[in-house]
Amino acid sequence: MAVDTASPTRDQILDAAERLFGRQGFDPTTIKEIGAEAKLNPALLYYYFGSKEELYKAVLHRIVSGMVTTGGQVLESATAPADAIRALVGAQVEFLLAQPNLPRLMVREMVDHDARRAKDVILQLAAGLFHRLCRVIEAGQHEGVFRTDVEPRFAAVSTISQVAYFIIARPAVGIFFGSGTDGVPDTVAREFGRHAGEFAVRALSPTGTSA
Amino acid sequence: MAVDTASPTRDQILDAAERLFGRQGFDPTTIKEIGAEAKLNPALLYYYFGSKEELYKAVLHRIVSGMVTTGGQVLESATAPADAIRALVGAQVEFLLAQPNLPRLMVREMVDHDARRAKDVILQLAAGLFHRLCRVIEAGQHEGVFRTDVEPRFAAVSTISQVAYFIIARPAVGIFFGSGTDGVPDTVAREFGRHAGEFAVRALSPTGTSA
DNA sequence: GTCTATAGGTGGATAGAC
DNA sequence: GTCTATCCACCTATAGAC
Repeated sequence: MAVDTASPTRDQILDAAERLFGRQGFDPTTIKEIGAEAKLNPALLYYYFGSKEELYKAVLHRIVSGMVTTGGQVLESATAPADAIRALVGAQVEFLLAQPNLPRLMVREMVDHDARRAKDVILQLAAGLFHRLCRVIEAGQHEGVFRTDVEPRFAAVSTISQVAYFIIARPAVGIFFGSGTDGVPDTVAREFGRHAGEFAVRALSPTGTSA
Repeated sequence: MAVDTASPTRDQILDAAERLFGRQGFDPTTIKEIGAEAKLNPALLYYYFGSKEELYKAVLHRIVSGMVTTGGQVLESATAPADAIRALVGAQVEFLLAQPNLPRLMVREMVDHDARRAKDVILQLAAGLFHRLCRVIEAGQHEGVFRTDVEPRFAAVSTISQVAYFIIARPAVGIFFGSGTDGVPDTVAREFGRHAGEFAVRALSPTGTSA
């Protein structure tokens, strides 16, 4: 009923759907709208994806996979634990700025726990990014460069939370920084990314040590 | 067209709507559903609120006001800046655990920037909580108990982000902590709250000083 | 593979009796 | 203030021609 093989038309639909789902969410986005955005006949959607729901899942899957693999690579390529943390947080900013739809899609998926459409996507994130970061923090603790009285998993959440929240709460942050409801410019987001990396590293560094 | 005066019936509708909007979001929640949840005739909703949209705004307004005033009180009652931060983060956890609908409602409001229904609610949050916390951090910097090479507004976001994200991303965090998609138990959330307060204070403390 | 036409269902909102 | 009945718009999905 649905067509899995790659095709230009299929990608066109996927791209249009990602934009609209990202901007508006699942319900307010209509099949007709997606067709118009993709400059294709709306009925094609059913030929390729079977249903609106399946299309949505396909969008989520494509976008989250990218984030998890990118994050993993960044963490593994750094040498010192502190550098790995700085690099991950920096990459987080770049990735979320480049993919403005991802945070909205992900957050909706987490928040709407009743109407959750893709549990495995959340699983991927949890298993992929959190666990990898956690291992980096534990490594730092064993090497003696991070303090040992911090729960590594808690520290991992604290680390990731900063940029994630900054992007999610962009309208509130924008007002707070005097840029209006549209959020701060990208340069400020990048600056915040550098701050967030340092913030986490300092919180993890043993008292009496500079990072 | 809409009735502003308080009445038991009005509150019944508001309570039912808060539960359903919080759980499911705006679109998936139907007027008939709210009527059933409130054990009232769905048409009454129009008598009291005029439209589904107005009802939603009333729900948002009621719930956010509580958070901002509570947070403000906590910040002002503490003496030392470090204690104020710990207290605020602790209060954040308690408030969000007690009001499980609030984070979902707030986050949706921030994320759906097209269909945003209550800009003033976001403004309240930004002006009310962020600014107050920011002033506390600046005070600590002037007193010499916090390092001065940190942008106070960035630090404020980093501080608030931890618990906020922990609660928002509860399903992912739950899997990460081995509790399943339903999220971690409240005791773990409180533990995280204590961690988050310390994490922020440590990141802000000058190198070579214990918190 | 693509398009037209339309079925089938549901949701927000109102009119008007009580 | 509360309830019944109903209208109208719109959306997903399918059947079937090309």
